[in-house]
Amino acid sequence: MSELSKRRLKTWIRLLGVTRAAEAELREFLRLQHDTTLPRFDVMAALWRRREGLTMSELSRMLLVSNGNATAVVDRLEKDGLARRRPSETDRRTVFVDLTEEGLRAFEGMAEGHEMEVDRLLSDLDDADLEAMVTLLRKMKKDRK
Amino acid sequence: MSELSKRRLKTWIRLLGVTRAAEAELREFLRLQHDTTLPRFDVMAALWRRREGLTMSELSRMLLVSNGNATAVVDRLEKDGLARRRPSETDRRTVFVDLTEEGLRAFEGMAEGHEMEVDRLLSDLDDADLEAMVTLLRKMKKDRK
DNA sequence: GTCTAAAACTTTAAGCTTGAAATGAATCGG
DNA sequence: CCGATTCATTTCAAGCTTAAAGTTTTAGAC
Repeated sequence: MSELSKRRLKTWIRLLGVTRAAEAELREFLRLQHDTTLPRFDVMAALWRRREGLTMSELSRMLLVSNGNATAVVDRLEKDGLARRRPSETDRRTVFVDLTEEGLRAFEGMAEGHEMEVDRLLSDLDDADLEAMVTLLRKMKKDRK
Repeated sequence: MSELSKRRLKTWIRLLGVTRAAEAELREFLRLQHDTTLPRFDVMAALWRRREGLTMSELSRMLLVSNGNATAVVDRLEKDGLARRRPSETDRRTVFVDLTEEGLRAFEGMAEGHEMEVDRLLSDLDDADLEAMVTLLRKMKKDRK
């Protein structure tokens, strides 16, 4: 194993640690301030961004979760009256999901606090740092398959 | 909401996306090549690094998971004969966990492949990139509480 | 010494997550 | 049209994860 490879491994472990710690803080914020969870927030954020509705497949692809997982989270949001399923008129396989009025209001009530939390978590990164970070992430993302 | 705050949010979302995608590839590697999971690998790696054994509390702190979670994963590893619990002689509350012979061999059989996978995932980052990344992560990590 | 608080774990209930299998629907080649 | 394949989704079993509550043990205050 090369020296470089070992350095990549250490960097990866550190990256994972920092993101997990940050996620834990966000999760705690959502639980204490809004009595909800990160997966629910993520789904609601996706539905908020695409107000016209998303298919289940689009949703799971956007969030990088399995299709069965998306089904489960949407089930619970629907049970709580925050999301809604609507069958497609043209393709009877597909289902559109969107937020209900209540879901929209609930998300709007959380979004600003969430952004403030993230702002706090990254508060030591200035514009130049953010640009550097994005550049590095873009390099990592490049398709390798 | 300031412009900078919005940029931090976008950067965070991207960071999360990239690490989740990388984690998914590692998970797939572990499943296909070694019929195991990321949490199990993480626990085994921690036990490998600290060969003399770890308490359950140390383990959950190292991995940033709840204590109940550590209990569950160690239960399964123990059932499979890969890890072992040993009560402390001086403090009857604490339990030491370590890898069995079989666990050591199993981990050694996976470690190189895992490092190669990570090397591949970060293959577009050279030494300078890695240093830049670590610097940024250190900034993020700084205590904010 | 005794009482109280803290610590180390485990247990529990609920929710999250995955991969695989199942269902039902659309598409495509012939 | 028909049969095979692909596609969108759900269901399922197993494992992961958390927060909270519970158990047992240790340590500290007095």
